Amino acid sequence: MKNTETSDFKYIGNILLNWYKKNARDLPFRQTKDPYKIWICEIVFQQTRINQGLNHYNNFIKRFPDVKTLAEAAEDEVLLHWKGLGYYSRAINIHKAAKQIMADYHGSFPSEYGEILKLKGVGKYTAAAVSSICFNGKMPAVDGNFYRVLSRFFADGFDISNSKAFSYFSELAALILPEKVGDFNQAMMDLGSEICKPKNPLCGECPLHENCLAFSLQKMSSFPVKTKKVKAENLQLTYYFVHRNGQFLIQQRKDDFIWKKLFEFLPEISVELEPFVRNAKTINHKLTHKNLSIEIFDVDVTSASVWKALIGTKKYIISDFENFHEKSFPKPLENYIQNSLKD
DNA sequence: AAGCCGGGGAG
DNA sequence: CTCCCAGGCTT
Repeated sequence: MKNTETSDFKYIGNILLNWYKKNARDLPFRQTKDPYKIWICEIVFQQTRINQGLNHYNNFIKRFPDVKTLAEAAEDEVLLHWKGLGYYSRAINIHKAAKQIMADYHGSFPSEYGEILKLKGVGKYTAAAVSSICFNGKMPAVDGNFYRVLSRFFADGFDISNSKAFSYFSELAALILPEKVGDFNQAMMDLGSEICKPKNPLCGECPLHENCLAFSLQKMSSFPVKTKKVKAENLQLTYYFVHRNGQFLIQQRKDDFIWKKLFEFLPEISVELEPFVRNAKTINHKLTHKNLSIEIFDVDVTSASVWKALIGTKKYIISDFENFHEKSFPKPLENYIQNSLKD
């Protein structure tokens, strides 16, 4: 930030606000300032594209229209409404935060940035977004869009994979921050999503292109700089799909590692069940940090007495083909159940 | 400060 | 195939 300190860039923020008035996306959470809804939408769309999360957001708000309803719901049902979205700690934390708001704020959503920041699953970005959009807060909601737009505008090569990137780009954002911070934050999101896209940005339609340094240098694809590459490691999982007469056995995962608190098939079976093992199927599934190879053994328990004894232990949860969608399974397991239905 | 957590769509 | 998305938590 060498050559930017002496210049006044406030007009940039106002250009963005004017652009936003005419080009704001028509999204369901744009028609409200209810901090509950804005909070939910901010969590849903963390690391998630609008088109991917829109149905989840709408279904979530329909089932849990306010903090109290969410706080009083069972965790499994919150997870169910998060099914397929990924990053499941968000669902667990969103439920804990709702309880927090009931206990610590009498069910009234906190209005101060510092208080919002105390909620589980709420970091500096989300606290800034909610406080600015709903309570006239003045903090920039620095996210991936800010990184991209600002690094291009200033042709700034600061590495966004550096852990100091957030504070660095917060200072850059402060240079152009107008009075109406809430609209400004949303304007940056829309510009980054619709115009200043990661690849093939639409600079001809950008309200900032006359002053954008990356554009003047025709180096848009050089920004932002990101040095750290994510590498996925291989991981083998084994499951036994133990079933009889349209019912099958599942258990719930812990809240560590992948797929926190989602349901899964049995990772192992006792020797009495081994005679019923039929065939195995291997599913390859890619996560951001893992390449999964999931081997699933089909175990058709053809003996009524063995099945009855199995159920009697009460160690497992019984699910069935009729309503398996009432529990939250990892995507590859849900697909496996779906395919089993066709057989 | 670095590593980890999903799933999907774009190119 | 690679990249990255309205990030945050844990260690």
